[in-house]
Amino acid sequence: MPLRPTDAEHIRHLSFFRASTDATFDKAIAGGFLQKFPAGTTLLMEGDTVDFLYILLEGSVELGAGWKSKDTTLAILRPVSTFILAAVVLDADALMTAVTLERSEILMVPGESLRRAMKEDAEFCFAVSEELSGCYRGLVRSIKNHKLRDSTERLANYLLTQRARQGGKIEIVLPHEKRVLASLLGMTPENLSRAFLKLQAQGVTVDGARVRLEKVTALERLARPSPLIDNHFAQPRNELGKAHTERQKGLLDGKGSA
Amino acid sequence: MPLRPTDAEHIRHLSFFRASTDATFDKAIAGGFLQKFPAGTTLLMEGDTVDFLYILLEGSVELGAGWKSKDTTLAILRPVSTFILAAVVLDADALMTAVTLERSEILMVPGESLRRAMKEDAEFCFAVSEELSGCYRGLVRSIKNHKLRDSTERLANYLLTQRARQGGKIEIVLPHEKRVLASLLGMTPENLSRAFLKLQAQGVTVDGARVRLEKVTALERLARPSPLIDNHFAQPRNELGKAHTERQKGLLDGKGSA
DNA sequence: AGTGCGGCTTGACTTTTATCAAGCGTCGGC
DNA sequence: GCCGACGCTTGATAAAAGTCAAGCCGCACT
Repeated sequence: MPLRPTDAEHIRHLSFFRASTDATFDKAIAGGFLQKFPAGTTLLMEGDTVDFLYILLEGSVELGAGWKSKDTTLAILRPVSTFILAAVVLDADALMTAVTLERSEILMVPGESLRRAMKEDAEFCFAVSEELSGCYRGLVRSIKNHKLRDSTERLANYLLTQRARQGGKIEIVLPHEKRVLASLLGMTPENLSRAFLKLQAQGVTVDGARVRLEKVTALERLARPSPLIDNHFAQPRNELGKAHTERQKGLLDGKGSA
Repeated sequence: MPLRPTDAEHIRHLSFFRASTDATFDKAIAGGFLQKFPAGTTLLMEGDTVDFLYILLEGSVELGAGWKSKDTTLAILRPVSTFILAAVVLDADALMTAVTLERSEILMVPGESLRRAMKEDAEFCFAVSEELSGCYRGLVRSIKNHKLRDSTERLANYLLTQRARQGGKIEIVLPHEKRVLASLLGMTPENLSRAFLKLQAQGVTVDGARVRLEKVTALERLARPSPLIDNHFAQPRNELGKAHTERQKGLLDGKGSA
């Protein structure tokens, strides 16, 4: 369905649109539309031509990739997040598959509209560049996480990140199925179970999706979270699940507000 | 030293400057200078404040990162490559350490000049966005390479990529020390040696830095190179259309940025 | 209530990767 | 020339991660 004025007004202040003028905004979303998808819908397969920029407004989306009968999860997005922005800017094929994990509401903006708006409005184009840069840095963090830490350390840091995101309480709730989490962390579901067992020594107890962190300092001693890898302070706002406003100057400690 | 007019004229047509007008170019490189560094110079450490965009004109640079006494190589750059572009756009701290591997010539452009030029010239800003997008996609490829393939498969694909880059001859020359290559491929030097042994069955023989690929089809059967992960066709600029085809970034040697 | 499916866990086992410890060869300095 | 450093290789061993198989539990559906 085409975009209703009330939806447009809502979107007007999200993501990089905040930096745009009204005229540029209209140009950028020209031809865009809102769509709802049920859980499990494949929005885009890797290798597909990319015609739209996607902006997740409700629900959640998994970005993944496969090779030789293996599959892995690269990121899990929550609102408000853009995705496949880089492919849109380059008018190139998708490198990732996008699948809804829940019923989701997604704004689809024609790539051509976005590119035209970028080329005509430097302010807006710069805002998109900032978004791209944030996504890029999210990926750098992800690679460091995978190349420098083993699976138990990745889990420990994931738990601490969730703790920070969920308000620092003693108990957190895993936002996804464990099999999805395992894939995101680059391990098998079996090994995720075993990694949770190992973290019992650091005061981690699991009950379904509820995880209690009884000895945070012990967990931190093992996890050694780093502002150069983890991003506890990010809004869940952009492509690869990491920071949008990269505000880490002077942040050395794992505690902070949302 | 300040930039001489002859240097500026040379740089004028490199990277995203190609898309700029003369006025924007002057603005973008205002305050920039050329500098030569010996091998092994640390240009920037992770966590440092980033004041300049770096553009590698000669030599080679390793981008790496460390955690808990471990270190890894994220990319190896060859001319002409920009690096730490994302940090410059966001005016944020570096997430990677940059070290020269050989004597190198590097153009250093004040971040503030670049950002100002981007904000004033949409065409130029879009070209920078394309560069950022290419870097982003290089990292996506890199993560897929690491999460989906084991170390022998990564080596096999690295060899095939080098073969394509070096003209498809039966013999290739490894462009870096094996210990650097091992770090780039996410393995220890010991395991790199053993991985080469395993590939003898696929016709791979090693003599120092010279590697012969006698049975390419057998090697390809094992490596299963994919255009969604590997980027064999990167370097030569496309003559027809899309001058901004993404070039090899981030992943195995090539262009990159932070 | 019963049934079946899917997600999760656990155990035994295999494969992959890292670690530790030699040993070899090359290169540059003395 | 000799020495020592360093990069690379090889072997033995240990740790990490994946695979296969079985079983449990909760949940939806009949």
